[in-house]
Amino acid sequence: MVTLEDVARHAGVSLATASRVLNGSTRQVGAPLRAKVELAAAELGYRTNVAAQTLARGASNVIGLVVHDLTDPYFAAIADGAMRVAESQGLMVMIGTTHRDPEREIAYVSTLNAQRVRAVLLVGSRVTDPRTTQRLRAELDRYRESGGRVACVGQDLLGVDTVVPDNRRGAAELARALAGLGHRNFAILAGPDWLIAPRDRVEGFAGALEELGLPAPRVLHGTFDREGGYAAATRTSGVTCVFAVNDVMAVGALASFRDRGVRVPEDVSVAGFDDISTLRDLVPSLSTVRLPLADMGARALELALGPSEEVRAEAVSGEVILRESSRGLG
Amino acid sequence: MVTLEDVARHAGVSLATASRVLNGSTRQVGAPLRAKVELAAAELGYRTNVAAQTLARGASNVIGLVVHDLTDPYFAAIADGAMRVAESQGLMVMIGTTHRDPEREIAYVSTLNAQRVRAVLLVGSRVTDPRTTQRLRAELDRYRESGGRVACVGQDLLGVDTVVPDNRRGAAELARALAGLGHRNFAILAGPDWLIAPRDRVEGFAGALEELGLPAPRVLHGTFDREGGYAAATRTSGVTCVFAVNDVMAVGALASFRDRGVRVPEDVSVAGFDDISTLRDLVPSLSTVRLPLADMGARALELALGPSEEVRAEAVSGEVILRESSRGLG
DNA sequence: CAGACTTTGGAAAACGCTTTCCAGGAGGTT
DNA sequence: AACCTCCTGGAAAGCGTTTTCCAAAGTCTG
Repeated sequence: MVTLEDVARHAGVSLATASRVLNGSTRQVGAPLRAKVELAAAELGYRTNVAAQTLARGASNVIGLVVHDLTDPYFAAIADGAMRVAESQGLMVMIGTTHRDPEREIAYVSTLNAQRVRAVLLVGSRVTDPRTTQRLRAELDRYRESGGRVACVGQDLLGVDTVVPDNRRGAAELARALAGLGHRNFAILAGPDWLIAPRDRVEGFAGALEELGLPAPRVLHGTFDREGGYAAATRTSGVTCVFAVNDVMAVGALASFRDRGVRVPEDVSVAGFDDISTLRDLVPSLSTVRLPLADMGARALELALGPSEEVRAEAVSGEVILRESSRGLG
Repeated sequence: MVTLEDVARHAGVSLATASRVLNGSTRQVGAPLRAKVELAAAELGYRTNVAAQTLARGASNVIGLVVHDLTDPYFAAIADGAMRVAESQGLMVMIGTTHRDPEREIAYVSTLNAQRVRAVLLVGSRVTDPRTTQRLRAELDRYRESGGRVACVGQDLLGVDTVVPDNRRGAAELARALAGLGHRNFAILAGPDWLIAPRDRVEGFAGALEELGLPAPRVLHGTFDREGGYAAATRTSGVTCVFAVNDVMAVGALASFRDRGVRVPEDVSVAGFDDISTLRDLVPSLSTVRLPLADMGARALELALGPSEEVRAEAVSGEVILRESSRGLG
């Protein structure tokens, strides 16, 4: 293993000079020595030892990204946005997937703290249990006390910079749009009730219906994935419009209806949330609420990396998009 | 920032003892001292400095994963498989996305080398240009000389352990299955010709047709994504069956046909490759060749982490799955 | 109960880099 | 010509761990 000292010796200069040449320093090094060092490094095949560098500098060039599930296109899109920012700043990304287990999220923060990453990004809905949130917060505080920066994509519950999708309002606007089509009897394919994002979407949707003086929707809980949507959709008889709290569940619902010979949108309208791009070619195409996922990820990292004078929460609103899966009545 | 020395002092023991208690050592520490150290660490909120640990140990607990594009479900699935293995071994994952730029792939290997990651996984098709491959190989060799382990999911061209999807055979079997349905006139929606995977799929498919004594397929090149499939599909008139070299392109083709009023499968049959799970609910459902993506990622990491006596190439075969998007003629 | 091991704890030398001082020389100013 | 400054290069002190020796104290065995 070639060390900086080897390079220095090979070039006939001091360790300090070699360091200054090879790893960006504010100090100038004369052209002749600089050339010698570069040549020596190339000849020996020198590669910086980042661990040593991190130790000496007291700061790393890595950021941590914690997501629920990388195979869920929602998270993949957000992660992609964040990674583009990271890359543009020359930062590497360390990633952890929790598979929706809050304990793992806490554990990852601890691990990333040990790694002394520059910043950590927590992507995904917070949970309703205040004790879990409290413990996560404590872990984050500890990390921040030692200089770590944190941002979150989700709900503003951690006392850190947060990009907050306006789930309530997006769902409410979707409800109004669907009601505008003439629908009166709704079912909501809700996610688990211990996750805040699906809960907010349910409340936003139901709240808007109430404001409009419409009957309360039937709320059917299920897992936050395709299977959950599939299962919940079997219990929607008598309803003209089904709102799945995310696109992936909506896909499950569509499959369920298809399997049972229920036509969409003739027999029932369906809408989702998120506007996952991989799903844009579904037939019938899915009405949904579009969230600028990649931007959200990018923005969150910018917040984490930016100045830290005050904690910011930036709301991002969704845009209702009606497509073929929903249609007017009569 | 609390250091191990702080903990040792607080507990009234030596640095060595504190280290042995807190970071798995082979050495035993007596129960009373062990308890004191653990208490002190908890009280002070000690968190290991992994950079220092890596430096002292000369080995890190991180692996590097290089993929083309995380938002492509193909790579997300493979990455997920690899990450599960990593997690089960207590390893963190550092991830880099190349967006199909071979230069970036080389650059990432260099960076991951600097990070002294335990192993790097290169996921994705190799390129046809031998010079690029040669340079990547050189970079990998340098990394391996300093103890790094490498595995690849793709083609066995790098002199490292490789999980090789049998693209040729999978495509050939698909061709035979489709021909068995009575099709005679085929078009292939091919990817860019500088990527080996799509090229192999084209050759496998075309080769099988030739063996069967059927007319040569029309080969239409396009980008390796949905848009490429969409565009290429506009030039398939006169053909009864279209093979897109991956599912994502097939989705584009489906959309293209739909937009032009061409019915699938009545007017034309369509098949893809990979069997992306997010796409299983497409209508019409897509005939394809299933690859065990998560397993491939997991297996590759196991190879990289396992003993290194000899370089292994493990072929994984695809399974032809005919669904609604393809049907027999007449 | 002596000698031979086996445990257990601590001192101190790495690990590979950054960065603070220092020193010497070049260039400017009175 | 004497005095300052500015620049460049090097010596050496960290950064926070791990781990190799040593030494002291048990624990066995015959």
